Amino acid sequence: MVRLSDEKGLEIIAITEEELKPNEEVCLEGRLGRFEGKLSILDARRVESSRETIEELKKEYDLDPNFEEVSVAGRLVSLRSMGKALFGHLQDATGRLQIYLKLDVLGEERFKEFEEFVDTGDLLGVKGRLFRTSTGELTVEVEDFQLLAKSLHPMPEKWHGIKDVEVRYRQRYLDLIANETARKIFVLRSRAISEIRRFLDSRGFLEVETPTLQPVASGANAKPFITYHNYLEQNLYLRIAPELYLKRLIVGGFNRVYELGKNFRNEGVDTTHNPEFTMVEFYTAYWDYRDLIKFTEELLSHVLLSTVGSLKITYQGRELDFTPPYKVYRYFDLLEEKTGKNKDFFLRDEQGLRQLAVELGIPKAQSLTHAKLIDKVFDRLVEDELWGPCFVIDFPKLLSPLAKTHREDPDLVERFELFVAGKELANAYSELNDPVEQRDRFLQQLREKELGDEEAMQMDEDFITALEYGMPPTAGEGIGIDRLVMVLADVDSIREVILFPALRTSHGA
RNA sequence: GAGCCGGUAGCUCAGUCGGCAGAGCAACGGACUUUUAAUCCGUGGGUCGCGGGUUCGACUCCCGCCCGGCUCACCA
Repeated sequence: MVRLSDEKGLEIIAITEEELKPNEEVCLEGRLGRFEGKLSILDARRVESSRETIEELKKEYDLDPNFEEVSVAGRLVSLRSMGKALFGHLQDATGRLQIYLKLDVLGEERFKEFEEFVDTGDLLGVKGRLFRTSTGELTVEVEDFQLLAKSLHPMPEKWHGIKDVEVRYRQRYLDLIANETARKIFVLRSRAISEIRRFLDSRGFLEVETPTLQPVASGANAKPFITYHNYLEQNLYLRIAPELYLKRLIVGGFNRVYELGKNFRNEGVDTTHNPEFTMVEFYTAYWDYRDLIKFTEELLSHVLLSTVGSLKITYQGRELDFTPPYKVYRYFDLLEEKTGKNKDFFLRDEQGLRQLAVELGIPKAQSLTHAKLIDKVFDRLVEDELWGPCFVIDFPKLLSPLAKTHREDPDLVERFELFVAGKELANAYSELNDPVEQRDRFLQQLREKELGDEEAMQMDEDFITALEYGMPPTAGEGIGIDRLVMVLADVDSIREVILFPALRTSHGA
């Protein structure tokens, strides 16, 4: 252990390689320095960006030897020793800045301290004047430095970064240090979320928080996680959707509400599913689903323009054009186009439909409920081809227990789903606000559950009671944030847009 | 849960027919005061995912297990 201290009495303790033997206890506390100065590389770069143009700046630097004094801290990600001078790069999430250490600027003692105690991977603070190297790179000529934290592990390879997805997900910090694309994706995600909030806020929506632990897991078709509350002595469920609570708030007079947060579904994990995922759900009194189509186009336009800066993007090599209006297809028109069979076939000829499902090779077609059969056939024949963006509207009532009956057709509900790149990105409807009909729909769901549909929706009596007090005509929508970010970031796995995706705990190996 | 593919140095990857475990980067020592994937000289570094089996001999072949990826099933 080596101890250094500067004139202010701040203390740095560096540990040499030999001391980092496995199983040896290493005290980190004493090695944390306090660094006075601007802590973001952006702060240093601001010196440059305050000029009008780069050309202007270059000219100024060429003419004026009095460069600006800056203080910067960051992770030392590269180091090139020239004997009596050293070059390196400091990095943080915002970028990189070159540093230059000269023996005759730092003095022999400090220069040797740097050579001896500072390694790539360490967190370092430096002070000095900005200048341009002969190749034109903006660089800090270091007059003083401070070791702020030691990395006890070597950094990933500088050229290839970290490719092993298992390491990238389990130790995301390494991914963020080594891979700029990963940093960009999560900055993009953050911006997209904040722009969604900004848009909804600007339209008069109230952001609310409703229970994540719910006595009844309803509002969607999914298997919940179950937990037990010791004091209440009862099971609670992690929410599969906030929907029924948000509608209670509409009953309460909050006419525009939204909630942005996690839902939890106890189901498979794959490239488009994570057991906890982020949704934004919003509800507006006195709107119907047609209002939401226009609103969705406006919302997405805002998000696209304020994040990626264009309504036209490339996703997995194909163009996606979000310029409104999006195409609108009726649910049964799409099915009829594929099968030649009309709505009555799907809704009234269960045997014929089952036969069709068997012919299509849909698993367990013999035992699926009528509602599931329709859903599966649609998924198989239509969904993957909906590159979009496009709206599919007017779903069968059987599949939509919380949506209002269609004003022109009692077999249907006023509902749409937004499809992008073959994936469902949003789901919306005119909300069912008739408590009597809502009770019937829940009872229908319970019958579906008895017929073997594990994901049929649970009855929520308290919600029906709320409806009995009167909920204004309302439209509501949910948008899957993770999938939206996948599209914006042009990645094909949901794990690329979730900082810490669900992985099995590693043990044994 | 099923099928296919993968796991070798800190990182990225080779490893032929079963015959001494390899490279680049990183690390360590040395040279070098404008380098930037610095360069040059030198050195060290391995539970070949884990456990069995076959064999004179296994990173390599066989069996089981762990972890991951893709496809499928379930789902948004």
